[in-house]
Amino acid sequence: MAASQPSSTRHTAANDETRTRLLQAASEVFADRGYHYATVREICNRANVNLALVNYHFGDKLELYTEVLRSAVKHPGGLHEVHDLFTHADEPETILRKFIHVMLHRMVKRREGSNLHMRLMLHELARPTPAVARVVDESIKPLHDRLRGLLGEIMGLPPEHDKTRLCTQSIIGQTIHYAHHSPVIARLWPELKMTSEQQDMVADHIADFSLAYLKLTPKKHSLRKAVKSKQRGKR
Amino acid sequence: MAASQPSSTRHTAANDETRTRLLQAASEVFADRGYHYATVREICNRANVNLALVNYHFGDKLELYTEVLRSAVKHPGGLHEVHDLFTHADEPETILRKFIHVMLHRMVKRREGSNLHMRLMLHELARPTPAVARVVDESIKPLHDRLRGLLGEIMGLPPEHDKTRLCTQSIIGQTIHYAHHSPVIARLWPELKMTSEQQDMVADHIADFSLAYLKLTPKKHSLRKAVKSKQRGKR
DNA sequence: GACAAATTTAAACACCCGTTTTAAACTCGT
DNA sequence: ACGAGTTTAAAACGGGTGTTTAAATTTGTC
Repeated sequence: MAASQPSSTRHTAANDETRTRLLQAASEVFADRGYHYATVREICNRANVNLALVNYHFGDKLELYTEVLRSAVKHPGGLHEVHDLFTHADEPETILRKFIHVMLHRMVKRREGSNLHMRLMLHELARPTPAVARVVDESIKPLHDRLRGLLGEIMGLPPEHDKTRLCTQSIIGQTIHYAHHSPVIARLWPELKMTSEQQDMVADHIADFSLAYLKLTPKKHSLRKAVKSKQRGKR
Repeated sequence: MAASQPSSTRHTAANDETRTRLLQAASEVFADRGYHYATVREICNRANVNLALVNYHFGDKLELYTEVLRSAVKHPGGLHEVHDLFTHADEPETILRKFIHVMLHRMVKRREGSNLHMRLMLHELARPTPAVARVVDESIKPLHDRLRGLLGEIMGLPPEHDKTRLCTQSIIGQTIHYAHHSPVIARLWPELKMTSEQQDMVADHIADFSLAYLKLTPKKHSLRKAVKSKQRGKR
C-alpha cells in the first residue's frame, strides 16, 4: 500500500520543501502542456525530484493537478489585476475596453510566471479534465459574472437576461479565438504577428465591434424576438 | 522490408474494398476524436479489419489521415451547401445570416456522416497536426475568403483591409466558441441546451451582434447618417 | 547514539500506443 | 491446377505512460 498524505503537520521536515518544489514545477508543466499532455516524468525532472514522489506526496497525477488548481486560486497572481478593473470608477465602456485589452494580452503572451492561472483556465477550456467543475466555479465563473454584470449595465438589461448572456459569450469567444487558434490564424493572415501594437489593434477592434451592438440595445426596442426560452421557470 | 503501397491499380482485387472500409472507419474516428486521440486499433476495429492493415495499405497513421483529408476535400459533402450560399442572389446581410446559421448548426450537431469535413476542420483548429497547412489551404481558407469578401462587401471595404480581416475573425471566433467550449458554457449557462430553437437564437444573436458594427462602418457617403442611424437601429 | 517512522531512491510493473514481423491464406495469370 | 505474388492474420516489438514496490537513506525523538 502506498503511504498516503501525512495526516497533519506532524513531521515538518524538509518534506515541505520538495512538496513545494513539486507543486511549482507541476504548475509550470500543467500550464505549458495542459493536464493530458503533461507527464509526471517532466514534472519530476523540472523539480529535480524522484519520479515516485508525486505519488507519495499527492497520491496520483490528478490530485497533484487539483492541488495546483487550489494554490492557483489561493494566489490569484496576475488575475487579481483583472478583477480590480471592475472596482475602478471608470465608465462601463472604459472598463470593458480595458478588460478586453488585459485579457487578450494575458492570453496571447503565454509564457510568464504571473500567467499561470490564466493558462490553466485556457487549457481547461480547450480540453476539460475531471476538475473542470472546480475550475469553472472558482476561476472562470467569477470573471464571467463580472463581465456579464458589466454588459448588463451597459445595455440596461439584467445580468440574467438571455441577451446579456449571449453578448458575454460573444466577447469571450472573440477574445479566446486568438489564443486558441493562433496557428490557423497565422496561416490565414500571415501579417498578424501579434506584436504589442497588433495586440492593441485587435483588442480595440473587439471592443469597437462589441460596443456597436451593446450601445444600440438599451433603448426600449430592446427585445422583440427570440428569448422564447425557459424564461418562466425562474423564481 | 515493409511492403509499400501498391504502385498503381495493378491488382484491383478485394483490396479496394478493405481500403475503402478502412478509409471510411478512419474518417469517423478522426472526426470523432481528432488525430492525436484517435487510435489505429479503434479504426481497425470499426472497420472489422486486422490491425496491421493500416500500415500495409497506407504506410502509417499520418498517411492514412492525409488520405482521409484528401477524400474529404474531394467529396465536400455537406460543406458544399455552405459554399452555395454565397452564389445566391440574396442581399449580403441575408447571406451572412444564413452562413452563420448553417455553420453554427453544423458545428454543434457533430454526429452526422455529412459533417465529417467540418468536424475534421474543427479538430485541426483546436490541435493542429502536421497536415494543418493542407487543411487550412484546401478547406478553411476557401470558406474564410468567401466570408471575408462578403464582409468587405457589406462594409464597403476591400477584403484585404485590416478591418475586414478583424471582423472575419470576430464572426468565426464567436461561432466556433460554441463548438469548442460547450462543456464550460454548459456549466456557466445550464439553461442553454443547444436545442434547435436555441441554436437559432444563438445564430441570430451572432448575426445581429456582428451586423451592428458592420453596417455602421465607413461607407464614406453615409458617414453623416451613420451617427444617426446608430441611434435608430436597423429597420 | 539508537531506534522507529518518514522520506527518497532505483527498478520494475502493467497498460497503451504505433509499428513490424512472421507465416499462413488467398488471387490470379499461365 | 499450379505457384509466384498479394493479402490477411496473430503475435510481438520498442517506446511511452502512470503507478507501485522494496530497499536504502534521512529524520525526529528518546
